[in-house]
Amino acid sequence: MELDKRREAILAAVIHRYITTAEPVSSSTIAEKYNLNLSSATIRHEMNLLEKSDYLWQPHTSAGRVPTDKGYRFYVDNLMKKTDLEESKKEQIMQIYRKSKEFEQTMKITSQLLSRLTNNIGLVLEPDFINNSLRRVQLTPVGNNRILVLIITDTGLVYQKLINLSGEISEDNLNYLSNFINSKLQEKNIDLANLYNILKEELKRILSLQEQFVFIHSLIEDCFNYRYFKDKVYLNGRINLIRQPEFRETEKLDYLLSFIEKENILAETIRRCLVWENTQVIIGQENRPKEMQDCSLITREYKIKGKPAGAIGILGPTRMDYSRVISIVEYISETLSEILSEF
Amino acid sequence: MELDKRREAILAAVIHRYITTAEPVSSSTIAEKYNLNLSSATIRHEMNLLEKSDYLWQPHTSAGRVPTDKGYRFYVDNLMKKTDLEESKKEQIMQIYRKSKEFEQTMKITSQLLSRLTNNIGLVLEPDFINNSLRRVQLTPVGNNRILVLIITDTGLVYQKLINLSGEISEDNLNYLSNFINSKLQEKNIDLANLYNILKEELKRILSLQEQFVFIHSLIEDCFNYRYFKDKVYLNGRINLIRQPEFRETEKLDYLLSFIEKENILAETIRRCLVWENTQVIIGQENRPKEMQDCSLITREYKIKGKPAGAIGILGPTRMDYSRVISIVEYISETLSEILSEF
DNA sequence: CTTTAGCACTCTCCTTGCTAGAGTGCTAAT
DNA sequence: ATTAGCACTCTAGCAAGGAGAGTGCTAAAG
Repeated sequence: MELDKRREAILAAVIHRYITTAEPVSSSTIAEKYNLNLSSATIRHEMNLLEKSDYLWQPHTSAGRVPTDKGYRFYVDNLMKKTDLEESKKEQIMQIYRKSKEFEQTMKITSQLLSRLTNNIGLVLEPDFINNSLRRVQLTPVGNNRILVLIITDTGLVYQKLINLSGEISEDNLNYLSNFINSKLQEKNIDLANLYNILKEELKRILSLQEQFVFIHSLIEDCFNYRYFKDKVYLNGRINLIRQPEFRETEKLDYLLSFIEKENILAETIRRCLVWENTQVIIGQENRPKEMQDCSLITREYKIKGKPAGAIGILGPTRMDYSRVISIVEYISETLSEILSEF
Repeated sequence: MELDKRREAILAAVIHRYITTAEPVSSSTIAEKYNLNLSSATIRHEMNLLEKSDYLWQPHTSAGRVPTDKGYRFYVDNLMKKTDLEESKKEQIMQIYRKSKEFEQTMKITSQLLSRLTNNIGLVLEPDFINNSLRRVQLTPVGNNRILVLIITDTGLVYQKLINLSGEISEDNLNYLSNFINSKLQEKNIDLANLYNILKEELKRILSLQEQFVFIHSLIEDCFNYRYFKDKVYLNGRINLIRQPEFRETEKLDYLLSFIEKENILAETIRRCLVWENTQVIIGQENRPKEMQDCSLITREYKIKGKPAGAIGILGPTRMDYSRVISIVEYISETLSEILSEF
């Protein structure tokens, strides 16, 4: 697993070259374009050894070398120098964010930024509702026994859910409930699970038995039971991948894209690899879902007022400019955290 | 422009065959597979004439024939027999719809259904807000001088908008405003433009001059001015197109997909071709945007409680099963209208 | 006059064989 | 330890040729 400096330099050069040209890299290119002061023969020799230890491979005998997953892994862990995003790019990003005052649009913009800046697929996971404390709940009748429930969290996020009751409820009762909930919420910060219990108790107290049957089921179970809250993933830039030579064959792309359309599975996949305040890089075969094993996934959490909220990421072929992509993901996660905290 | 019965039958056969195989159709295939009781030579003769009048064309001299846009147009207008969707499919669609109780999800499901059933791109335009009468407005404080405005229409749709005020407003004032608006709304059905004026007057009456400055700008202009409401298009199944042989070259696909990502232009394009209670078929070059001129667009309005609301459509290569696609679009538009009316 | 069999013709697609070039691994000399 | 030199391997590209698909035209048959 240990490589001497020279071999490392050659590996880095091969990866750098392959990332930019997408074509197998020959020993002579390295000798010419990278100032290693070595002849192509020496480089050839070293490349041969790198191949023997699985950092590189050859598509065929008379072709140049291509990095393996292991090669990329070593590069990311040991060789890559972290770059900072140029100030002008940072400014551009800020400008685009400034246009949006709305939560949903901010999410959308984020996924767009991620995909455009990296030419890969941009991913944004909505803030995880469960972790939040609640600030306010509002029940509004919408007609035909339907109620619009607004849940406003401490972090300023607004969730809405429209529910159908199987029976009637008076507007007075609804107001009473709203007020009851809000006064409870003001006493101390309460999360969804708490609210679920408190509300259930209160409904039992104030409602008749039949009424209980109607409301405890449709209002409480459908709405305040956290299991209801589904994963939402903002996806952008699927099309970018058809420009990548690794997806020249459309079946491959089809295979990947069909997979990532499954929102909940994708969200779970992303969540699984998150590490607090760390950018995660999952390369090729390291990905659990076999559909993603030709790709690398870069993820990072974002925060709202210091608390973990959701995650962003990018997905693209293993041949990607890791250094740049990581710096983009990190800057965007930081910026998004700031912006959502101000909301 | 007139064709005799036999020539029509041959044109129909060629189109039918081409739709299913995606390959140029030869005279002998027609002679063999379609019971026209004609030799391939005769069919060849007729095809030649069809080509001379631009209903068909040949990719090269020794290839079969392919329908032109004009050919498809004639087919759709004169030859195609309308089919009804099979009952089992209808039942499937209903079942999928039944799962969704929410507006946004219903929109999403609709675009999914359209794309899956036709293997093309499914399009759904959100109901047009402007045409609706209002039933109820609710102003909820969300903290940090932010107000969540809910607008509920007669047709039961809920629109929300979060606005930032540049100054403070008391919860009492907010409640007063909500009540004021709602009492006005109960008097008679009022649309957005009316509300805008009434509200402006009332704010002028109850607020001090500085307060007016703050609210009339941020509350009224940002929220009740209908220009705010942007087009939202639910798009689904972009990936389907890569399976179509006409998009084998990825640049073509890229070209089209980049275009349709422009939500407002796409919405405008769709709206432009709507005709009340009619399914519109726009074939190839008939499309205004040049990016869509290899495609056909099928659109139809849906209604909420009998009133025109939004539109659905599908977009795919000109080689599509028009009869089937139209029946799908029509059934889904009908079903969607019913479902949204019940909401 | 309409239909059709027959045939020459055209064009694509596939195969084959060949060459040039890229890039390698190995060996022997430095 | 490094490198020049060379034989070797594999691909990409091109040309030539043949098979096959499908046509348009002509002339004969209905």
